[in-house]
Amino acid sequence: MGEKTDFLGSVLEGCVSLSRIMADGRRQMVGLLFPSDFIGRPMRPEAPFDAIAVSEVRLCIFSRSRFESLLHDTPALEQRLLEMTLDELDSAREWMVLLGRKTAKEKIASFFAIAARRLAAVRQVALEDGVSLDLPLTREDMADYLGLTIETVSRQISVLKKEKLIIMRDARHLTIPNYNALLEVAGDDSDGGMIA
Amino acid sequence: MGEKTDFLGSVLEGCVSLSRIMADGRRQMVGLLFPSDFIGRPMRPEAPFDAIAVSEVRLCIFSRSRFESLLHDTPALEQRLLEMTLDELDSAREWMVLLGRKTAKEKIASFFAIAARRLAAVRQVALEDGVSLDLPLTREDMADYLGLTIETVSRQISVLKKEKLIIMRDARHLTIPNYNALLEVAGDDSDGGMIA
DNA sequence: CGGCAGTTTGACCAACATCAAGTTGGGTGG
DNA sequence: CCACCCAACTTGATGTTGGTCAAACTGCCG
Repeated sequence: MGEKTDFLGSVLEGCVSLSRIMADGRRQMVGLLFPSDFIGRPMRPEAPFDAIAVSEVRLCIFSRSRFESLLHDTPALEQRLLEMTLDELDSAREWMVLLGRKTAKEKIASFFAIAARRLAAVRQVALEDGVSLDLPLTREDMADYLGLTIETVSRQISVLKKEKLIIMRDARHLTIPNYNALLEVAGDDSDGGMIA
Repeated sequence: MGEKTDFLGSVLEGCVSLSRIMADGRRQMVGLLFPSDFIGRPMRPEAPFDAIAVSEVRLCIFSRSRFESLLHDTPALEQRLLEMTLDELDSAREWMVLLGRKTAKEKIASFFAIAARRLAAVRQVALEDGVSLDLPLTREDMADYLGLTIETVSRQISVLKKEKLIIMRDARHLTIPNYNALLEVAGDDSDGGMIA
C-alpha cells in the first residue's frame, strides 16, 4: 500500500486513481485525479493509498524535498495547496455520502454526472445536455469507486439505458441527453453534490 | 445544509458531528470532531455540511474575517492548518474504505477501535487492553456514521458481546479487553486503519 | 479464425433493511 | 418512594437490494 514515493506532482493529462486494497483483496477507490489535480502526500513520507494510472498519463513531477522547501518559502504556494486540499476534503466527504447512503442506481447516476462535470471542466467548456464522453474507468474500476460489484454496475447501467437517462454507443462511450434528469436520479437535491 | 457561519473555531471539550441530510431524510455523518479538531470551512463562506453538537461542547471561536487575515499573515499558522487538513483528508479516505467495503460487523468493530484510539489521544494516555470509555454517540448517530440502520448496529454490537470482543456495562459504556483482537475483526491489516 | 479481456445477463443467495413488538433505565410528578 | 412515562435500545419475523456463481456475448488483437 502507498509506496514510499520521493516524488510529488500533478496530473497534466490522463487520469490517476487513489485506492486501498484490504488484506483479503477487497479494493476501494478513494479518489480519482484529473488534470490539474495534485498527486502525493506532502509532509509525510509514506503515502497512505496507492496511486495507479487509469489511462496513459503525463505528470509533472517534483522531488519531495525540493517541493517541501519551496512550499516552506512560498506562502502563496502553500495557500494554494491549502485551498486544493480543502476542496479535496469536501469532495471526499461528498463521496462518503454516496458510499454510505445511496442506492446502486443513484451511485451510477452520480458517477456519470460527476464524470461529465469533471470532463467539462478539463475541456473548459460548459456542461450542456447532450454531452458525450468516454468513461475513464472499466466496470471493475467503477465498481471499486462506488463500493459495488461489476455485475451490479453493469445491471444498473442497463437500467439507466432502458430509462433513456443515458445513451451508450459502446461500453465506454456515454451521452447524457438531460443532465438535470440524471441528477434527479442521482439523489442530489437540485444542484447535485459537488464532488471530486 | 451547512449554515452560513461567520465563525470558525476548534473543539475544546465534547464532540461535534459533521453530516449531510439528503432531500428524503437519509443522513450520513462525514466526520466526528474531538477536542483539538478544527471546525468550519476556511476560505469559503458556505459550509457544505452541518455541524451538530453530539454532547455538551466547549468551543474556541474566531470570527471568520479575523481568522482569515491572521492566516494570511502567519505562515506558521497556515502550515499548521494545512497539516491538519491533510490529516483530515487521509481520515476521510480511510472512512470511505469502511463505508464502501466493510461488513456491518467490521464497521462496528472499526468504530469502537477508532473511538478508543481518539479517546486515548484526548486523554493523552496509551491505548491498552482493558480500556473503558463512554461512547459519544447514540445508536442512531452510529448508524448514520457507519452507513447502517440502528437495528443492524444494535444486532452487531450484540454479536461482538457474545464473542467477548467487547464488554458493555450498559448501552453506552464500552470495555475492550483485547484491542488487537478487535482490530482483527475490524478488517484492518495489523496496524488498523489510522482514522479520524 | 481463435483467443481473451471486458462486459452483459440470468438464477440464486445472503446481508442488511424494514416492520413490529418488547425491554430497559432514567426522570417526573403524585 | 413508587408508579408511570418516554426515549433509547434490543430482538424477532419478513422483505429487498445487491452479491455470488455461472454462462454467454462483444470486440479487438494476433
